[in-house]
Amino acid sequence: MTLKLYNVLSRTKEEFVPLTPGKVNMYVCGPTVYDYSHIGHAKTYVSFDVIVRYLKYSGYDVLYVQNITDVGHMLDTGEDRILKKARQLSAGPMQVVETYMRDYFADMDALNVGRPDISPRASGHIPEQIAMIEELIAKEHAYVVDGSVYFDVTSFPEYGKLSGRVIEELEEGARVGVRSEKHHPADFALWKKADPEHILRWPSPWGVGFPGWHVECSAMATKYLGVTFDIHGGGIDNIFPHNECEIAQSEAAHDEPFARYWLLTGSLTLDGIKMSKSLGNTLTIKEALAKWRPEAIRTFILSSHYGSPIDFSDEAVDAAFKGWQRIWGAVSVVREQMRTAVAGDPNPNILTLLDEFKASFIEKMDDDFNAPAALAVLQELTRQVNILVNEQGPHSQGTLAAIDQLYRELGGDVLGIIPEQAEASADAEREDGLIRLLIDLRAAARAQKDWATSDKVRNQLRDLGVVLEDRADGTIWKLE
RNA sequence: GGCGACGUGGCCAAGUGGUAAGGCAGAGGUCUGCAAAACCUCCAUCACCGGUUCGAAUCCGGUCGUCGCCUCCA
Repeated sequence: MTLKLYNVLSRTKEEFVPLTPGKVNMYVCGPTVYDYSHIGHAKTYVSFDVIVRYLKYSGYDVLYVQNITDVGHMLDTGEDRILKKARQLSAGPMQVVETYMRDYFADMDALNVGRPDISPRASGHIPEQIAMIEELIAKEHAYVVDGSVYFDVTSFPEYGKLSGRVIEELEEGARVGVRSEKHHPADFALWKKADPEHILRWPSPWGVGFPGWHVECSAMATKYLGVTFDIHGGGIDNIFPHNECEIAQSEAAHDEPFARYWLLTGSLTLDGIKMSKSLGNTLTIKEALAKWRPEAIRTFILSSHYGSPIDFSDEAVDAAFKGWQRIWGAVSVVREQMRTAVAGDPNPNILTLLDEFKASFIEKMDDDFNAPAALAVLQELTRQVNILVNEQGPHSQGTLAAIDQLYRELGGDVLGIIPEQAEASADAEREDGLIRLLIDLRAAARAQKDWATSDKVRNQLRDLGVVLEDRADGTIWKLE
């Protein structure tokens, strides 16, 4: 039982061997906080959330760092996207950053994405970035031109090893508007001189300016995870130039390997087309959450491999939601039966069955975090559980608890799609009590074959979003 | 134009050499006051062509198609 993962750097599936046994240092490129987060972010960060969850479940001590980009990310007009937004809102740039950063975390919380251990901000690490740039200049991997500093790609022969790009070809494809102050079209900015209106600015050895986009990740990953660390993640769309530049800067500065395993997530398209502001086909996480519960969105994302591109559509998410409902329905019945089950040890045959499913689940996740295959194991488990709780039994408390525990581990801890309880609200207990009271009254009506009253209760509850299901062993309720 | 990925049943999607997981949808059945849920049964030969092999969805070559990146994007 060893973990294997697809390393984009080697383009092969490799056995995962951490630098320090039992310890995983991991960095994932975070968002630039200049607008609401969209479902593309959801895909990327839910994917890495499950990866982190599984690493922890496997016993690793994980240190998960994910940056917040709040400076230096330029539009092709040369304008900083955060300054642009600030101007639109008549707000200060750091107000913009604070607003959307909080919003990003709120969205991730809603999606049940665990927070990174460290969320370093680029603007809070200017000295580290300056120090790294000075190192690069000292080693002649970078040069200063009129207050700006550029990385010399020709000084790093391995430039392109991650993305497969070749410098010579980049030159051919170079655009007309290439900055003439660069020695080579593929050279990229480490530090940029600030124009007077550019208010995100810091003093540096080269004058007042601001860091380029790529340095922050190198500087912050190194600060918190070391010169060489285990896993670097991100979206595949940043493989070039961003990830490539990270490698070049870091390895040129330190003469040591940067990240050892590169895990990149596939892109998300919306109804077949890549989301983009210019096309106007964007869907924010908030909009999606208004339509589906978070588990549906997570299940949809996890129903294809993290490295594969996925196409977001109402039909696809609806289908994933129904699949999730099947699993959740079984969990609900198990927990319902636990309320009245008699005490007793777990049935050994059932324990054996559960162990087999668990082993199978782990085998799938060990194979490059194959969540869709693991999800299929959960579906097969659910079929068996449904047979147990619907057609056999009654089961002892111990047996039911063992089933519930397995769902909590695999569906809850690892995949994050099985809630602790049906509703986590403060009023949940009262709501449950009220509904159970109605169920009792309805049961009395049913005993009298008073179907009119019985159906009225059920129909009106349904209108309120509470679904009743009559089972041989009683009536259960669930939301939606 | 260059680089990369992909093309599996009506839809989504695992599977990377030994005769196709799972979910959704659909058909039939069981259970049920009805409904819902659940369970059972049925539903593909893997874009196309050629090659390697005892044997390929899985390897190689070609064709067609889709998508991503090359410019800001997770």
